[in-house]
Amino acid sequence: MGRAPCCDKANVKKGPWSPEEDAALKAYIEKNGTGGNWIALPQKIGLKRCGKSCRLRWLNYLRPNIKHGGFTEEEDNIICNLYISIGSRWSIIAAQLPGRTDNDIKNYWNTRLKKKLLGRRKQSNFNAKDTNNGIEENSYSNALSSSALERLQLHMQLQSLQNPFSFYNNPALWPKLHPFQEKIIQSLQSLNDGSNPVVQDALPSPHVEQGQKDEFINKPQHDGAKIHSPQVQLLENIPLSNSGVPFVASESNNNPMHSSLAPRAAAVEQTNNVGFQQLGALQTELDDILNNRTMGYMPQEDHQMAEFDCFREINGSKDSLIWWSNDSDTRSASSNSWDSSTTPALLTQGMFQDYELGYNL
DNA sequence: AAGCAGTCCAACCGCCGCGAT
DNA sequence: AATCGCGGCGGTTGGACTGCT
Repeated sequence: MGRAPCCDKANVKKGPWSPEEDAALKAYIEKNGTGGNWIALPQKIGLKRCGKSCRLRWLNYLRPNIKHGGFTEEEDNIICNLYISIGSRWSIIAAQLPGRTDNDIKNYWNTRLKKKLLGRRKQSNFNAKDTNNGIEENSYSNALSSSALERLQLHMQLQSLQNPFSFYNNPALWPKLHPFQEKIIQSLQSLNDGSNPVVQDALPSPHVEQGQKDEFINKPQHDGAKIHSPQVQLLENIPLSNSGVPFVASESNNNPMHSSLAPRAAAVEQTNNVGFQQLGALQTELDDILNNRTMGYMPQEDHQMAEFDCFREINGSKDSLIWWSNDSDTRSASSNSWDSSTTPALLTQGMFQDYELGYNL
């Protein structure tokens, strides 16, 4: 069943706002507030606009203390680091940058920051070597560790956990384990019916109390938005470094995931054998890129598109290159690495957090 | 000066989650 | 429990602007 449109589209004006419309909307909201009903707002004001359009105009342009353009290096860092950590959650990223709107940040990322990051990367030996068929896993690992951007790219794929069809949520895509390991996991799962407190304790549990959760979820963001996703809690629980990058837990002994998924995780880690312990180095290199300390980068602008093509080529070669794995039983080629749903190479401590996150959802 | 391509960004679109009924 | 309406969000679009040939 289709949803009724939020407004009469035939009688609604579209396109750029006139100064008169802006003034009317701004004056009304400053005087009366939104009244908790954006849909009814334009009628009250006498604007031939969709309520959603009014809301957007207010939030992105008319609202007081909005900053446009002129992003600082610090803001660049925060945006990039948060993007690496949580993906395209623009509203959350915007919440960390007072005066910035999600739309602004999204545009800024898409038009400038992404290019700033990707564009400076030399078409490195990673590409030169790995576009050949039959990648040898160790050489892949070496190339990977030499390139913060590829790691950045992979780390972004970690965010695909949010996708219910992702690798992590789809056991069919998981690498084969030793039968004994499978048995252990099955035993744990069968015991996890809530009746066994021991196992229950060992399995992941929400890491905030309900009260705290509600408090956070209802906490208004800078633009009045509410955060719905519990994943935000994870972000909130990740301390930021000076440059804004969330720290990834280096010790996971207290992580309940380890008691329940350790066998599989260990096996998976072994299967893939791709070192990813260098998130710190990633951060350093990211800082270098953002601050134009571009050791090893090609400064020439004419390399930029070639570097984009590098990724396009990698990601577009659906059949010729399974670039993240040599396990033919478990591969699931990604057609878009920014959005890939499969990244077994990333089996790090951080991933355990994401496992946990997945359970918490 | 004209045409073209690339860039930027405001605004739109459609989906989703949540609360109300 | 099911349905509906709204707010919120992220992806995409289209037009204005800019730079190059």
